[in-house]
Amino acid sequence: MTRSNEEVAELFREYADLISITGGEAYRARVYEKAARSIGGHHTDVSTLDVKGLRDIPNVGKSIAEKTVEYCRSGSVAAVEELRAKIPAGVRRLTAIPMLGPKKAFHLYEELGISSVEELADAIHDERLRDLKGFGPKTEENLLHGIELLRSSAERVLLDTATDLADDIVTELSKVTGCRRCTHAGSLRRFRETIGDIDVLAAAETSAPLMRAFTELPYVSEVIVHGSKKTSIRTTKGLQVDLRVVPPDSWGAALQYFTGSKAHNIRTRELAVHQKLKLSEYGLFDAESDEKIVSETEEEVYARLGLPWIPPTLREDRGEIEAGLHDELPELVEEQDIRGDLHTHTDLTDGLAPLEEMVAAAAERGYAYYAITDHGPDLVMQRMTDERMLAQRDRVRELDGAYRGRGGRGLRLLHGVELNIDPDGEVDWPEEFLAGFDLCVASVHSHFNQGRAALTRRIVRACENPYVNVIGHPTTRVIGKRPPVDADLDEIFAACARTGTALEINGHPARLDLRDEDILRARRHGVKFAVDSDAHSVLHLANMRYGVGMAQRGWLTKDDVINTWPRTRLQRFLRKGGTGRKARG
DNA sequence: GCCGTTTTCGGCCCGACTGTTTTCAGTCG
Repeated sequence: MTRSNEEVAELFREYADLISITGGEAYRARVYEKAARSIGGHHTDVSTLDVKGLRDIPNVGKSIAEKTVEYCRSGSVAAVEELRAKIPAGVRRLTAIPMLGPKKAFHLYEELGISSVEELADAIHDERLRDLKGFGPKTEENLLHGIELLRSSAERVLLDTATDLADDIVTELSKVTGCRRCTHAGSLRRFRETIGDIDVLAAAETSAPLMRAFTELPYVSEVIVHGSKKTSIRTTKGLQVDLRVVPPDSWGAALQYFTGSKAHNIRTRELAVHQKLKLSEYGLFDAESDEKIVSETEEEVYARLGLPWIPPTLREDRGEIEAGLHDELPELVEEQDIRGDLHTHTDLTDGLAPLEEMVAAAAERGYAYYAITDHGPDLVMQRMTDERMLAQRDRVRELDGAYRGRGGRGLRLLHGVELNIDPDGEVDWPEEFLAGFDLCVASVHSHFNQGRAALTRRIVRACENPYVNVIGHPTTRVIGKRPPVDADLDEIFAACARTGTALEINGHPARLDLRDEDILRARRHGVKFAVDSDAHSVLHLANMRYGVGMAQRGWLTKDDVINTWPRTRLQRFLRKGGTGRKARG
């Protein structure tokens, strides 16, 4: 599924790069970059909008609106084609090499006709860069190294991988004498679904011991830059980690700055400029006198700009600044609001731990309720039968009796199932049998390439089943491995809202499905969500935190998430407006 | 090229590090 918005955004990103490469005004390039972001994140399909409607999108004015219409109507934009004709695509590709930006790339093309990474490698080997102004021996070396990195294409890593590494680095640096504070920032703090590099921030009077400890970590393969305020390394697995050390009284401003996103920071700094202030990682200053106003906490910095503290998961310039200025930020769902997990497995199917261990771990997490949802018989390899499922139910009821005590404050168990949505939208069992479950998750596990119409119909049919309560990992994507299915998500979102079916936000770091942009769209349809771990082991129950991170990035509140609700309200929802199952006491 | 508590023109985020251009441009985040 490619929405026109994505295509148009990519087109304007390319146009911005081409403007930079050809030495066009820097401001024009930036404007197209900003417009690309706004359009990519806009909730309405731009191909359905006219110039007037397009101009309501932030950073889209007359010229960009007209280019968008031109693209949607004809498939191309004359101004972009003009620059494409001047600059081979390979020149833009050159800027993907670290340390090689638009200026140097254009210089290489103009002077030596280099228009691909391969040609650049050859030119360096042939020593043809030697008499080029601005290209010394060190630059040559860096370029060769950059080409190597590009070819080995260090990819973005999953959230759990990045979290584990960041936690380790923070732990090690916190031990260094003189380290006053240390934490990770950047996209990891914002819970972006994948992480390109890790940002670590530390506060200390003197930075040298921290920098030294950092470069001496056992998994450092390369020190990229090494200064007194900033040091960057690459790990043996190819992941870049940046360490910034600031004076302790700059902590708040520095944390705000290094958390990003870049777009959010530009907005906050613009707000500062409008108030005759200057915001940097060292604090908020009076623009005239350079006198420091605040810097110790993020709250102070935001407050002085006229904003409430903005949760890191919202800092993407997707409307959080405007919402903050009008005091309309959502009260985001938090991990401690989660009262239970509604999608988990045991070793009865493909989980690793027995029922008793999973339930004990759920109780340990302080949950008020917990659903066991092993696979139904359609996934043949799981060898599920009616008898085995009913035997599990008996055992769940026994355990429920054992855990429920303690004055009604104990853990309540729900016996559920993860059904398979077959190519026609049917599930594993007839309604009579489904009625016996407390809750049914239904998910697509195969036939991912049915075509848009068939896939949409298939999932909508599952929503219309009176016993299906949650659509599990709705787009079935696996990050870096399997793309999301091509379905009309807006139609599915509408069906969910209409039928009282929740959409899952699956917290497995390789899934994170739905993703943040889909959550934002679904929310506009009035859909409710279930944030689940989809745990196949005791350890995986902790993946709930990544699911909550995604929910926050989708601006969800407690009210949007059914597994933050008290059990009685949840059970009303599970009855699907009376068409589905009856409540069980 | 967009935007507006600087409002239809004039401004547009800020700083660190590197390499090479002996005073700064390019790149990155």
